[in-house]
Amino acid sequence: MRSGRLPKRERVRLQQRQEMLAAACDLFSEKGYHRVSMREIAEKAEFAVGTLYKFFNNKEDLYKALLLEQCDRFENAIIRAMEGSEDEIDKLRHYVRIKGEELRENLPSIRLFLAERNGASFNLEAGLDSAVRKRHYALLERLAAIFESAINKNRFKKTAPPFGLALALDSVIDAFFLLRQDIPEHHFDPKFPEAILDVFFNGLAIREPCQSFTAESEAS
Amino acid sequence: MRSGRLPKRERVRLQQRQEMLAAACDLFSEKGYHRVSMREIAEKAEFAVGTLYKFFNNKEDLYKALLLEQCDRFENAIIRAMEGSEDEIDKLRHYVRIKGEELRENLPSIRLFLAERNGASFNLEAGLDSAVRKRHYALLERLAAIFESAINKNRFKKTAPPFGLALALDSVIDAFFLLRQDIPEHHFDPKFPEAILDVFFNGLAIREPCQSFTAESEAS
Amino acid sequence: MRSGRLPKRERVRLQQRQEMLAAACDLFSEKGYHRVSMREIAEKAEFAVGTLYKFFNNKEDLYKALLLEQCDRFENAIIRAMEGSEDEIDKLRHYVRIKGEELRENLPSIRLFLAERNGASFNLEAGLDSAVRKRHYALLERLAAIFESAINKNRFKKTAPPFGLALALDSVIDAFFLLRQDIPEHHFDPKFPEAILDVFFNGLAIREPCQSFTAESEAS
Amino acid sequence: MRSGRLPKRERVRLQQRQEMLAAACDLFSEKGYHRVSMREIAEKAEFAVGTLYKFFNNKEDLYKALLLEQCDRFENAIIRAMEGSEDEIDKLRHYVRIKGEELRENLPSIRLFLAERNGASFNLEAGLDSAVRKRHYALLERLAAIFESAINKNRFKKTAPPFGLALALDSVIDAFFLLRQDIPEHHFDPKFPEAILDVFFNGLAIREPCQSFTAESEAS
DNA sequence: GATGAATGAGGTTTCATTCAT
DNA sequence: AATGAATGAAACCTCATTCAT
Repeated sequence: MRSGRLPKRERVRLQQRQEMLAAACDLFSEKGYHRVSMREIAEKAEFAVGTLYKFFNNKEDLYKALLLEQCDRFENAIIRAMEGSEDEIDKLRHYVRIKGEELRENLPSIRLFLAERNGASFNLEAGLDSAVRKRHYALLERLAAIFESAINKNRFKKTAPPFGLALALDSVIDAFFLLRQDIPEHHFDPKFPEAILDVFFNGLAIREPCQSFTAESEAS
Repeated sequence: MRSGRLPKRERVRLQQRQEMLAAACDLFSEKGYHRVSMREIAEKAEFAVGTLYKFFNNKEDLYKALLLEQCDRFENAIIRAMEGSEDEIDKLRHYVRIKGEELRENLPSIRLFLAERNGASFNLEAGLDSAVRKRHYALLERLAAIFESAINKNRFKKTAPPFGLALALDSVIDAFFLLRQDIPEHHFDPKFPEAILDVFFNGLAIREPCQSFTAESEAS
Repeated sequence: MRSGRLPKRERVRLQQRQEMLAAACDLFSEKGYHRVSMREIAEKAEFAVGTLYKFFNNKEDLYKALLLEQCDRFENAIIRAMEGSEDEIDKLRHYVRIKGEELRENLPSIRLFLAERNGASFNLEAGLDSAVRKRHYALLERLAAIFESAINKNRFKKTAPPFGLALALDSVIDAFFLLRQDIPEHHFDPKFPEAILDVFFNGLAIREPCQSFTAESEAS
Repeated sequence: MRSGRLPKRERVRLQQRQEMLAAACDLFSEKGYHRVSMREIAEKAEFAVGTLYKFFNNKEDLYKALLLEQCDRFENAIIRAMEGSEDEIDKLRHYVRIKGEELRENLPSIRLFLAERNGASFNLEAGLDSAVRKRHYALLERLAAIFESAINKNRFKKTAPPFGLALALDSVIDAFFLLRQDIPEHHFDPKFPEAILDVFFNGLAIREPCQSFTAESEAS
């Protein structure tokens, strides 16, 4: 089999599923769960309504599948980024950079699961939000572990609990990109997230403000 | 006129309006905009459906009015808190404390407009989100002005743009309270927001990590 | 209150309910439960679909209400007929006559609940059939009691169990009218049910075939 | 051609057809025409949906074929039973016995066409019910001919029209078995249909109640 | 002014049937 | 010949909104 290990039938089905999810993603991102009808999704994906229901049991299932997929893609990208180095400070810097890139490039769809995560969306009858939150929480613990490691190695002061530092760093980046489209141009500083990271590093640095961090991130 | 400056008719109407908004707030907070019907709101408020429509043109209007009112209350509380002192660092500390208190006490309803603000909720056909965001943006500028003032007075280093600092501080507090209900007990540090503020202060401090901040907030 | 003891509002509602049930009865009788849509019923009754749902929770509820009402009317007429006399043989004769009249006049709608009763209809998710059957069974027991009483008084021989006699008499009448529309004219004997009753009486009669019965029913 | 007179191809097709009908019969008996989907039938019969449509033009056709087949089997069994003797009274007794046996053993599927026959089921767009009724009518005429013959031979009195007697006898048996599952145990008399037959015979008997009938059927 | 019964557009979902493979 | 994925009409039901009382 030349193209992939799956039989052709399976590949076609996966492809179709992706087209459906893509159409749904566009529409949900634009108008929100409750303002999009299955008929709309079907039309945009160029399938019949019935075909949608062959792939997803109902509207909520479709939405859940979409969210989980976005969640996977997003978190995996970030986790890979953090694993690319052994140095804590590098890990954090990669985290910030990659998360920023992802948000820049996929803001509309990422907004969808940020909404679930913040418990601000009542799109789902129940349950998925908690799954998404658990995954968020797991990611924050990974991040916290990095802070903790840096503290244990005396690279950072033990000023605040590591989990709090992780939460702070993570939320700042989200907030920046969520707000960015409404920020007047002169406030949109492209190196913002990194600049905030420097504040963190400075606030946590054992001795001197680490000029190098700032320097490097300005150079990049 | 004995009681207040408004004629009795007006006072009664305002009172009724408040009852409607209160019922709506409870329901929307619990189930979300799209899962609440006008009939439900009318029943909970103990009015007829038609009466609701005497006060609000439609469901969306009612929701907007509710959001704006929550927004007012919330932001006014914070602004008052910041105006209570001339000292930048005190202002920031008050900001953090009051915002935390508000979130603690009114999380369900505040979630409603945080959702609008994050553009994550698509409850409204159009428009309100931008109004809410503008107000958020205005609040952030007030906060940024405080950072800027502190920088200009050489109390803070000019490590990051003031608006960025404002956004960071603001978003961390939101994130903490939104996540709090899902955080395992041992991660829930009641003085968290203040601890993060210290990291900020330390990161920004001109010379030495300002022990006093930490000390004071630990003492409190 | 001149017209009835109910307030006007209530009377109007009952009247509307009756119109809905009447429309539904016509349609269900003509096409069967699954071939009639709520929209059709609404149109025939000259109401909006939503209004139907104010009166009945769903299609099944509407159908159940209809069946139970038909069942009531039908059985009450029969029970009243039987109560009109103290003499067992008169009771049976009234039973046959009234049941025949009811069937002649309301065959289409009666067919509906005969179907439920025979367990031959799968219109209802569950349950009503058993309620209808219980009522049928109760009616048969009343009939059986009459046979038993006649047997005890030595008016009838104890040839067969009374309940069996009741079931036999009851089912013959149903069968005759259900089939009648398909029977060639020469087989349709207008005094059929009474003629069969005579066979019963003769079969059960203590001494002589009771000529009088036959005579009387032929005279009528 | 070794096995049977049909070419193998034909035999295979007939076999497949039977499997489809068997699956459909189980499902329709259990849930009713409108609650069974073609997909379900195909799955239970272990064929593809498309294959079903090679054998039957549509769902209704399939249902009709099923009904007619049940009808054939049922009526042929009864007709054969009646042909087993020259004596009218034996014929009637065989009729009652065989019909009872058939109903006992195949109640679920027989219910299906009893429903059509009573015009109580609206499963079919049109038409089949009349075919089934015609066949029922034909059977009743056979039965009536037996009564008539007995009357002509002066074995029975001419108390009621023969067709009426036939209808009565037939319907009583149906009613008994249809109701049987809901009858409390003490009312379920296993020799019921025969007991009723005795009432008939007694009612029709020229001279004396024919003790022998009762005796024989009790002995059996 | 307040009421709540009536409206009907529009949503989600099912399923008989077709047809390319 | 057999398959079963795709189709889309049509069903049930909800609910924002209106308006006669």
